[in-house]
Amino acid sequence: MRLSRYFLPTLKENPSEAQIVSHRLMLRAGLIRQASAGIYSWLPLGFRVLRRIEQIVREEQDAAGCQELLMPTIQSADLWRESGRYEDYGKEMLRIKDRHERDMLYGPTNEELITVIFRDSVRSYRELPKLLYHIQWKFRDEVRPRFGVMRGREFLMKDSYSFDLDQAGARRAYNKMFVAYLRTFARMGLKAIPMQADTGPIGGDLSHEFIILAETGESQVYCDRELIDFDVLGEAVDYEADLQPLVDRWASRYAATDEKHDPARFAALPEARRIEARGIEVGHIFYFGTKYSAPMRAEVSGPTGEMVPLHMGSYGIGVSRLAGAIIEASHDANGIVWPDAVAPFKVGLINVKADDAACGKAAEELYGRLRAAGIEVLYDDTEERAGAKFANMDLIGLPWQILVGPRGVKAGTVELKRRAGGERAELSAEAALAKLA
RNA sequence: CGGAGCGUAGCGCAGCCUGGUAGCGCAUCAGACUGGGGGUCUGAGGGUCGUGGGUUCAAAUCCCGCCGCUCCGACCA
Repeated sequence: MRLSRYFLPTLKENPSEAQIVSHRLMLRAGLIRQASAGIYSWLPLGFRVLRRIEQIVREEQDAAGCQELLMPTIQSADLWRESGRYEDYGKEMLRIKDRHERDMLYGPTNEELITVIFRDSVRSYRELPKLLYHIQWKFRDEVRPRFGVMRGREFLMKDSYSFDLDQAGARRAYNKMFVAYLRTFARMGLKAIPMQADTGPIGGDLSHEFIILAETGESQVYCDRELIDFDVLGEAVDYEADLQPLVDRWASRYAATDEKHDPARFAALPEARRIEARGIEVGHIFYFGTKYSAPMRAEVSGPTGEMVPLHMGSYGIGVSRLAGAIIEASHDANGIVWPDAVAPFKVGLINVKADDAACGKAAEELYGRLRAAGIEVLYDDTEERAGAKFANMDLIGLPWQILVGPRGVKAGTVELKRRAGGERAELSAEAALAKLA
C-alpha cells in the first residue's frame, strides 16, 4: 500500500480527551475515531489490526473444536424474560422498541439466544458435546465509558458457549477453552495470566479471568512471578486428550484478582516471586451449569431416557479491547510497537529523499519486490521530509522499517530497522527481502 | 449513580474574572529555500465562539435551561 493513497490521518498532538497511552496512540496513529462516548469507528489501519486479532482468536477457537456461527446484535426482549435476566440486567442493557412497539434490545451477551438455538435443535445426549462461538458486536450501556476501546459501550467480543451432558463434560470444555485462551493471547505476544475470579452477574462456580499486566489496568491483581515465564506455544496440544494436567500447571500457581485475593496464600510465596500489579482483563471463562438451561428448559434425553438439563459454560474474549491492551503492553516514547502477529503491515518502506531520482527508483523497485514476495508493506512515497516520515512510521509501529536513502543507494544497500529495540542493519535489498520473507 | 471540569479554525490552546464584535502554535494551500529524526521564510484560506433563551446600546465574555465530552469514585468484559 502506498501511503500517498492510504487513508491514514495521524495526529501530531495528543487529543485532549484521551488520557491513557493506548487511547492517545490509537487516535494519533489513525487507528480509530470516536463517534460518541464509548463508541468508535475503526479506520483502515485500525481495522486491519482488529481483523488480525479476530483471526488469531478464530484460528485457536477452531483448533479447539469450537464452531463459528453468527448471531444478531438485536434480540427480542421475550428471550430475556424467559431467563429472568430482562429485569436483572438493569440500565446497562440498551432497550429499544421497533415500529410495532415490540421490546427489543441490543445484545450485551448471547447466552439466551444460543440456548434457544440449541434447545430447539438438539434432542439427544448423543449430539453432545458441542462448542459454538461467534465474534459479534456487543453493546453495554456503561455508566462511565473510558480508556478508548478498552472500556467502550460498543465492543467486539468473541463469545463461546459449551453444551454438555454433565459437569465432567463441561469441565472438559472449560479446559479446552482454558488452553485455547492461553495459546490465543501468547500468539498475540501477550503474557496473559489466568486468575481465579468472581463469576459476577452471569453466575456459576468456576471462573478464570485472563489478565495481562499493565500499569493502566483496571483491576488490582496478585500472582506468582513464575507464571510469566510459562511457555504454552512451545508444546503441541491435543484437544482430544486430557487437558487437566496442563490446566493444573497454571491453575495451581497463585494468581488472583482483588476480589478473590487470599493474602495468606500470597504471603506464603517467596518474596521475589510475588507480583502485585494492575491488570487488564482480556478474557473470561465461566462454567455456570444449568443456570440458563434449567429456566429455559434446554434439555436432552440422557442415556437412560430421562430429560437432562444441559451443563453450559461461556467464554469471552474482548477482541476490540485487545487492540488497546496490546498497545498498553507494547509501546515506547515514539509510539506503538506492534507484535508481529497483529501488526497491520509487516514492514514500512521509507524513501528517505523524496526528490532524489535514484532513491525513488530504488524504493519503487523494492516496493514491487516486497509485494511480489507477498510481504505486507506500507510504502511511504510521500513528499514529506525524512524526519517526519521516521516519526510517523515509529508512531504507527510496524515491526520492520526499510529505509532507502542516498547513502545506501550509492553503496547498493538499504537499511533494515526493527521497531522493537531499534536495531539497524545495512544490507542489500536481497538480504532484506530474505530476512522478511 | 455521587463529585469535579471542559466545549472558541482540522488538532492543541489563549481570550471570559473586569462585556466593545476573535487570536496564537501546529496542520492545510501557494511560492522560495532546504533535505537522514516532525526544517526556514513569505503570502493565503479557514471560526453562526456547543445549543436555546435572558440581561444589555452592545455578549465568546454575565445569568438560566438543554446537549455533548472528559476526569475521580461506585459499578462492570
